[in-house]
Amino acid sequence: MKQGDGVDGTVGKAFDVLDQVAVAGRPVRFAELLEGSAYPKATLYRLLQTLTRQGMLALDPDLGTYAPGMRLVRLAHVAWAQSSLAPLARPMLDRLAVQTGETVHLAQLDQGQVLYVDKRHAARPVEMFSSAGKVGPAYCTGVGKAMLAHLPDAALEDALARQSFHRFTATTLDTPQALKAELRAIRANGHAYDREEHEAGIICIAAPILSQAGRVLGAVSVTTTTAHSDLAGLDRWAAPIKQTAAAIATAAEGWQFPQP
Amino acid sequence: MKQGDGVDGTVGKAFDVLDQVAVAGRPVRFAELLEGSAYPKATLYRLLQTLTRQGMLALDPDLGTYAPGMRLVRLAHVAWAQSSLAPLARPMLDRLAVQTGETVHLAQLDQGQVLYVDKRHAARPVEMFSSAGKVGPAYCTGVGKAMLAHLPDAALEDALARQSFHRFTATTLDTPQALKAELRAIRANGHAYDREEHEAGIICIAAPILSQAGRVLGAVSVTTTTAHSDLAGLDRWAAPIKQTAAAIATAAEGWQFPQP
DNA sequence: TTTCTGGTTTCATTATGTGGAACTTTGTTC
DNA sequence: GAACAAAGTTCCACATAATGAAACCAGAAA
Repeated sequence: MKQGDGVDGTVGKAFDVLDQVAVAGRPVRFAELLEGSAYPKATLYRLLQTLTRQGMLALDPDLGTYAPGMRLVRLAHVAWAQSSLAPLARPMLDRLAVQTGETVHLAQLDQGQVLYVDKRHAARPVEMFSSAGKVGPAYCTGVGKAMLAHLPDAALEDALARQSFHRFTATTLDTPQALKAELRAIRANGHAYDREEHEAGIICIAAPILSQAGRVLGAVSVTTTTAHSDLAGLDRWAAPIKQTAAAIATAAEGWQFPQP
Repeated sequence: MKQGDGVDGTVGKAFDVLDQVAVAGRPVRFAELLEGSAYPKATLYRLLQTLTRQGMLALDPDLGTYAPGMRLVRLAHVAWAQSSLAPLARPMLDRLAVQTGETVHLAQLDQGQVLYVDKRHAARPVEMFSSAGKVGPAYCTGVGKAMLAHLPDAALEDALARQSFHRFTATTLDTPQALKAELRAIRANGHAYDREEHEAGIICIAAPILSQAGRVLGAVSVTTTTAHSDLAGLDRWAAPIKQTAAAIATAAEGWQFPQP
């Protein structure tokens, strides 16, 4: 297992198990979880029972499989609505989506990964994986690289340490060295490209959302397919996307959660 | 407190606290939580610390306020994607939204409340967590009543016991008796109305999604404003909405999660 | 300074969770 | 349909991890 092993007592273990179920990507049986688990049979059993009773897991009574439960959806709604980026970025994303006519993403950096927190669909629906709550690699996506490029050194090293580089396509930058060179370039001209680095046929341009003080708050991207455009074509969105990012940054900056 | 008091040990307590933060509806300070909490100072403190370290809560370092954390959004994404209703209902909702040109909702019954799991709006195509994950009362919404109407007796009584009836508007049915009479009518003609019972100016028509065996899987609704239409006007969607519900039921019925 | 209020740490006590092993149920094989 | 295997559930002596009263600390207000 990668993290959190044994720390934070019983509660930590419970979340470990929850993650394990989520990470499976499909409903899983007890036995299957057991052989991926750090915990002994009885312990795992009791944890699953508790999580299920609490609504954090859903147990399919027929198949005996566990999946993340709907209570998480309730809680996530509140998390999203109270976060300091996604809710107030909505109008700006709307505008950018209309302006570009392409798919637009808003993402944050979370645990060294890209966490997509909002998206707008193009009129012309692009077939790809994405929506709020989805996570992706940081080192080979436009939003990911845009954010990494503006991280302080220590934070960058920490983020890099969490990556396990995988060569998704021929253009994937799969070494820290190659990535760091790219990050310098991104930092220099203020926006990042995804040159089919994560998925063949999918390209994008992305800009970081930076606070006044230079802290990375998130990133915005405009995505398209190679069938429909190319990198040079995406360049015409460089200015609008930066403007959008700036507008979101401004809105996020002095923002306070509205009182009732 | 309403539920889960003291059960399920430490993990249960942790989730209690998580709920308490979520239910506040805004970022809250330690002291504020303390005086709504069943737990003593030190215990609550440690629980908050653990939840924060785990990413389930986010602590604003400046204000010292807690809010639900982004890890929940990740998990909820998986929960949603693996649920047996929302993901496969998407194309049907799309169609209904286009057909009606109105706002369309998909909901489930969860803990006696209405849990919205998807939504379409004619103008604004896809907005994920802004509406998915939202909860509402069952006794005064179209989807809620549609589902309650088709619950087995025991389940209905259980659901009713969880309601605390509040008179939102002049038309709200705020007694079990009035509600039960309405449920009989709904059962008879297969669809439910919301006659501005939850919010003034908002009306809707809803149909339950029933499995072959008659089990309540969820509900679909078409919503509009009194400024724009009236109940009679909504009636023209009765047939399409029932057809949609049936289509979703069929899709959900023999559905298995796709293997990798 | 003193007095608050809000937040953090300590530590002896005990409740809580642990996990090996035994047991039961379910489903497969001959 | 008996015999076997695999998956799932319960037990219980034991150890760890959670408890919470009280003490402590920091900053704001008087």
